[in-house]
Amino acid sequence: MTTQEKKITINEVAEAAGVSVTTVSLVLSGKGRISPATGMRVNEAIEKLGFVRNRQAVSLRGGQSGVIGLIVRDLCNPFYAELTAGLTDELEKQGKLLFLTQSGGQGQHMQRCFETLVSQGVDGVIVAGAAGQGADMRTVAEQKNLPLVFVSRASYLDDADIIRPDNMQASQLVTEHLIKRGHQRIAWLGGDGSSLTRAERVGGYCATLLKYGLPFHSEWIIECEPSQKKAADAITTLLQHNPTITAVLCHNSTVAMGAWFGLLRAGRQSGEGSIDSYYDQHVALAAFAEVMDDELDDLPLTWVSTPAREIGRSAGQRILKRVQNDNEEVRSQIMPARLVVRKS
Amino acid sequence: MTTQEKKITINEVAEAAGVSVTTVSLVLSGKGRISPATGMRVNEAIEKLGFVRNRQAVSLRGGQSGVIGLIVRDLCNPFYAELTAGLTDELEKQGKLLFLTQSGGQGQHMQRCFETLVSQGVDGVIVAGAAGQGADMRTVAEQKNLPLVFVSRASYLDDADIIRPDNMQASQLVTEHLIKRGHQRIAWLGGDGSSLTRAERVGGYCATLLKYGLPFHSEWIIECEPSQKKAADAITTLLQHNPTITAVLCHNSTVAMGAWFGLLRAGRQSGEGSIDSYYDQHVALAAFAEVMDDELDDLPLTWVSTPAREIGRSAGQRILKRVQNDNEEVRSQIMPARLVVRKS
DNA sequence: CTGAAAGCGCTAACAC
DNA sequence: GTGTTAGCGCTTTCAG
Repeated sequence: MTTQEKKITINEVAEAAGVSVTTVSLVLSGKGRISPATGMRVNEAIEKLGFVRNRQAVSLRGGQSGVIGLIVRDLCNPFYAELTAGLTDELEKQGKLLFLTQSGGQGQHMQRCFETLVSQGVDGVIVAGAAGQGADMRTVAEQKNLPLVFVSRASYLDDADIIRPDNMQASQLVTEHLIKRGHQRIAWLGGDGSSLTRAERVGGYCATLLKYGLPFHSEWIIECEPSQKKAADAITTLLQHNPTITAVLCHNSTVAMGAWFGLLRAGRQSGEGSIDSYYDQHVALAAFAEVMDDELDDLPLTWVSTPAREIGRSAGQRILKRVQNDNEEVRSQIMPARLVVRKS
Repeated sequence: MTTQEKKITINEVAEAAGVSVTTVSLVLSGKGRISPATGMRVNEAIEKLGFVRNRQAVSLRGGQSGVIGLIVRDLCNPFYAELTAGLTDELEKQGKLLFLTQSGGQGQHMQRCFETLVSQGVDGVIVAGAAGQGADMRTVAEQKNLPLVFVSRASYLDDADIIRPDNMQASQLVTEHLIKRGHQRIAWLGGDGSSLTRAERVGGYCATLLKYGLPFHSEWIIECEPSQKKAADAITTLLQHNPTITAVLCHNSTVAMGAWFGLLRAGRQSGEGSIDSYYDQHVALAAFAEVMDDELDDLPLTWVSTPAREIGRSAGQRILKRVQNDNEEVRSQIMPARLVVRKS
């Protein structure tokens, strides 16, 4: 039942400090040359009254709103969650704020999200996971002179400002790692055939095999749903039909774990003495992970992680730069992956 | 190089439609009684000019901003990610928008986040994962008459508007399930001793054991870091020392998976014929999961899931209700968990 | 049913 | 250095 406090504006501050609103405004934005004494008085008044500057008024007057809009496909996907976290971090560090909207799996709400963001007066918009459907948004953004940055998991729109992971490089990195460990017959497990990310990764895998003059069979590239059971079954079948394979590259962490189960099971059934030795002697695993995945640390495998957080941060820096001066040149930024070598 | 389009306001719309700004405003908010003909004309003009209403101006004039602020502990935690997703969904459904801020693991930035949100003119604030440190925020919110809702994973502040999962009920649910399946000697694995969530869950577990007159030993309650390896080792040790245990309750999914590995290993080493039969005959697993976790579907265990998404949705509904009329009574809302019984 | 006009809180010319 | 003042885009009495 506190008495409903009167809203404090720069007017009250000005009065309390015995100056004009201009002076207060100047102090707030640190612009005009204000005498130290006055600045002090104003700041005291601000402090005492608990004044907080109304950003909406600032923004309405013509200034920037200090807000960036994000349209993200699905927050529950760890990749996007990490991305968003990185982005908020970066923005908050710069004193900006983030509007969060979800476009939904198929991007159904994208247009609506975009309009809402625009009507809220955001300084710029970041679209994560657009799958190349940002055409109309881009025309609107252009005519409103609103910075627009895309984040993608594979390469789509090449004429837009876009940040994405280097799937090829990631794949080359991990494939080369296996090769250097002595593996010559390497298979691929997991992912959906229609996935662009997978296409790029498989591309990197093929390229690396060829580069080293190693055999490459299309039957060694297996699609698999992200279920451990399915993956375990798939690797079992694969190895039965192709016993010469010595290493398997897994498209994601779930498949990797499933594959490991499959190997365990096979090892046991084939009557080996020790699970670990079976693994070491027979089939090596490697994997892709969308984020730094602690789960994988427990598995005997090497993996590459997509730098989701860095991508988010990078997107934040990019959009802020675009907001400040539009004469940016760089259009496509590719973020490299990191190799996490198996703990010994 | 499109010509920099002039910004369109209700003024241009009014002119284009041959009416006054008042009329346009009325049409926009659907308030005053506008003749269908005029309404039509205005809407056409809006459409043609691509007008989007400036929410900042609306808000500045005294209306609501249509924005809710969220202060979340850590987005990368699946629980909070799911919560946030549910919240955005709900808010977007109501035409509202969400400001996202992260307070950091220890809630270091909480106060700063809160101030930023306030200065942006949010209609209300939701704090997720505050661990009972929202004292000063609450006084500020109260004197500004700003709705404030807390979301927590365990019970903290009881005199505030708070939504949280029913950890006790969840634990009772899953414990009872095991008991009804015939288990009498049930152990607990995982979690950190200082976790309040864990405390509540362990409480529910104890209560249920006692209720059924079953034995309860503190040595059967094991702390364990969320690492599969650690969990596997822990369950192995536990069962070696206490061979009569027939079921283990795992505090989270990582521990559950680790425990399963441990059982597999034990089964193999003890020379059982089949992994699955070993599991069935000897030790049953059950687990808690923070979200609907697909990973767990592949494991032979029953689990309860914290309704993170529903909590998010609920928080959204609650804050909107509070924004509309402050005379809400309900202060504490507890969300029940769901039991996901092992697939047969 | 529709219009004219007064601000919401703040900034930026322009004066002093 | 500091004060006056005119709006930013919108809603909302109060008159027609």
